[in-house]
Amino acid sequence: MSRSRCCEKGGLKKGPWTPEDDQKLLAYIKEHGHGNWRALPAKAGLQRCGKSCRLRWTNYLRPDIKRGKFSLQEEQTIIQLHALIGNRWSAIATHLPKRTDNEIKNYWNTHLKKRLTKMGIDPMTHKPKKDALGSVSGDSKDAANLSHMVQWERARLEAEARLVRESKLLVSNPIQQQVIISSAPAQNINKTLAQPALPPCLDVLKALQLQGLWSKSTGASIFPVAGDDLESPTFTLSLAANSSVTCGVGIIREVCQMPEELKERWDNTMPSQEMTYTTESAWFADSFRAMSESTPLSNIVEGFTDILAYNSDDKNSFLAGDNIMENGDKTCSGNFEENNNTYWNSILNLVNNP
DNA sequence: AAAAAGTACAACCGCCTAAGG
DNA sequence: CCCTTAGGCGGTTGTACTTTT
Repeated sequence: MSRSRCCEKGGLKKGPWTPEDDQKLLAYIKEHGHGNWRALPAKAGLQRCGKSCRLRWTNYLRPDIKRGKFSLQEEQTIIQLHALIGNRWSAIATHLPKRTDNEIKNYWNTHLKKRLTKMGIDPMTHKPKKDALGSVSGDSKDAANLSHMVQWERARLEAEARLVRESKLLVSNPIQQQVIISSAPAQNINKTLAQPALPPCLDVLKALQLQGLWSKSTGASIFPVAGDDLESPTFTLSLAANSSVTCGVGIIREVCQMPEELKERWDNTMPSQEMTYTTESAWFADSFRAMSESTPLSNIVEGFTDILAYNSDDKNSFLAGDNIMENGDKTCSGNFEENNNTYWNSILNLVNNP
């Protein structure tokens, strides 16, 4: 069964929006909120389908959208998150306030992807093209560790994006709600809207850091229950009263589809103290075990490319650096390991300075 | 100055998922 | 359960604009 296209019914308008159309849509939403998108065009006097209206609003007319050139920081964030989670534009967009997934996607396709390609890096794998089929070190264990990390982080980011979506749905006035999401400090967000508070970003990396894989940071720990077999799988999460840690671990609540009663307990327990959490999720146990193994930073970062030493056309881009070379291949094969560290450090910066 | 090629981005398309009947 | 619908997502296209030849 194929569904008829929404715009094929009743000779609705397609193509670019006119300023008059925009005005009608804006005025209607300002007054009534969008409500049911399908019903909106008729009520607002627009010859458009609901879907077209929704896209126009979310990608262009919303008052909390930032337009114009992407900043250095934004470029950095996009590339780093893309290296971790791929083309999950909506998930990436949750880390770039006031940017839409569509805008980020376009920017990636028209700017960043080309830049990486030009320097000989596969924009999908973030590895040098000549090495895209295998890991740099050839060490399958390290690759597996990395894979686990990426898997975990991907799930976390997706869950986070879902949280944002869900919280948006709960607010009746779309304009008001989007202001809340984009600008209010986490603690000011209505409890029913965002529980737990939205994590800053890359918190699984932060958890690893706390575990001692990356640094000697202290103050919280994340570890299996003594005597417990991770296969069971039961873990204890011991949390310091540290909001960033709380946020990072909080996502587990989402990722593992915690049962209602546990969610309640979780919400009552957070953001401090200790709790035991049981999950049936096998991959979670695998990931957890993999990350619990002591893995040196140099191994973890294997497989990531240096994108900092790239000879960019754009002098303002973070891809522009001092190690300028004419040929992308040369750049990548030069001191790859050292550059990997630089690359990963930039991710750490992102973790530590969200 | 005009045509061709390249670029940027808004908008569309089709698929997927969740929710509700 | 199954079906329908709304809304979200990522991929792709169309077109206006800019740069190059």
